[in-house]
Amino acid sequence: MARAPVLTPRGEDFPRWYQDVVAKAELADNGPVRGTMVIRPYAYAIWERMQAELDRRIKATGAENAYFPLFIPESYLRREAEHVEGFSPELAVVTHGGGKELEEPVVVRPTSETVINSYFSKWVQSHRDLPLLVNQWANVVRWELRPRLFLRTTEFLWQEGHTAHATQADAAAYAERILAEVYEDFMVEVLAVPVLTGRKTARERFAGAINTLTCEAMMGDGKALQMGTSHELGQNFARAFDITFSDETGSQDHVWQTSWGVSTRMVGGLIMCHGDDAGLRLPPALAPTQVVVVLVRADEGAGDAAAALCHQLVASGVRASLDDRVGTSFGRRSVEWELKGVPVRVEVGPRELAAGWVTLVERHVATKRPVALADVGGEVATALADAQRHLLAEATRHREERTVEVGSVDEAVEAAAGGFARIPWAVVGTTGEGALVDQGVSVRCLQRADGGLPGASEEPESVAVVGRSY
RNA sequence: CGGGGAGUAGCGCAGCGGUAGCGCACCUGCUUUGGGAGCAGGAGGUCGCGGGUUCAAAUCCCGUCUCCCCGACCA
Repeated sequence: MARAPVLTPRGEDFPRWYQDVVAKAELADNGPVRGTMVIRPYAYAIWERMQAELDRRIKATGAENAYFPLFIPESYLRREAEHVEGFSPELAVVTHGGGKELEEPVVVRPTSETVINSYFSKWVQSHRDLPLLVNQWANVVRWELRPRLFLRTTEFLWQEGHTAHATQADAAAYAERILAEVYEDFMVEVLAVPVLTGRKTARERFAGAINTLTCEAMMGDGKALQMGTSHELGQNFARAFDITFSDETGSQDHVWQTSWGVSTRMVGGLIMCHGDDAGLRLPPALAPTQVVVVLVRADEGAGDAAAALCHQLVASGVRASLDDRVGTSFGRRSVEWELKGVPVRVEVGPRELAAGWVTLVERHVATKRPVALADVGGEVATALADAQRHLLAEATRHREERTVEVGSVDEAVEAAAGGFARIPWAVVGTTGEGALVDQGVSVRCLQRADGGLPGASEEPESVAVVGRSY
């Protein structure tokens, strides 16, 4: 029986569709203060999976986790000129505490370079203390004028890494390593989101950095989303916070630094990259629940069979759960699991069980087929692997179809209406970049012609990837 | 901050001087259960807030607050 669609069709109104998915899949609610967000259990489970996968990769690069305070003296922000200029419009400032006006206001961290580096200056004395590699999982606050759940909220959760190195080359190599081995690897292999890696132009660079590297993804509507950034800070903060060390010869030098982060914005990116008219589609490598065993009706021992099947899947290492809410209609439950993007459903009912089989439903291609009970384990593993590959391939094809090579700024603006434009940076330049921005389009990153990272910022022979962005 | 809308039940909306309504969701019961179940019964609202006009205001007037959408910054 035909019903009204569960969601606003994606092609009809993309932003509305996004809001519908967030609400119907029970991902998040708006908080009571404008721009804040309540992350509901299902989305938080997704975030925890992201954290687990990223944390492992971060630690593999040698960084250790630590925690620094939420409150930062306002004076710290002012020590680095570009940094304070970049962040002051979006700071939340606390002027009162304990019922009294504070002598010096404190800011709620918008990022932690300043506090962390004030401690680095105490901790670093010798080249033997380097490299110093620290990461923290935290919330940060940037007062936003136009919030959107997950994509741009006043408070968000993220991971921020901060490192100090003896040489510029070492810092640069580490920033690139984080980009490639942590961020790009995670996004491609786990999120199944293809990303372009490149350098930001001076205009798009992080406030206080000498270089910003980025992972840029294309969403379902052709717009770009910055999924993560890794910065080379040079010696800017080292000078501002007096972080010096004695090298092998005994002479003093300032350290060379990096910082890098990814946030809950990735949840929004995941929705907009893989979602369809039935809701979210989660890649199995990420999904908190990879398989849900749906009991159709409890008659004739089907309940026991479904529970046993679920246990068997869990025992084989699959993140499986059982849906035995037979008091709720089968159709409603099907819709719910589709909204939530669970990659595979196994439907178990007395009718088919009598014949020794169950029904396997694959979310990524919306197909269902009978599978013999004895083959479920193998078929599920195959389906999960297929889903992971399929989502990445589909997103990659989508991006390629919507990327065009152009030769002028005007053509780039036109092409950016539907996706990405690639254009020689030499044709754009800083004046062309300004013209793009005036028309709502920006240079997402600079790449070498083969897609590799340019050796330096704004290398004249590099290619600019241009698009509209979130 | 500029332009445009909207505040009425948990959500989405109608009502626009005369008893507070509809759909979905919710609760109870029965029948159901293979793609958002059906029937019956039920609960839920100082109509954003403050003032004014009127015999009478959700409705008209003034003020105020909030939210949403579109433009300048950002993970």
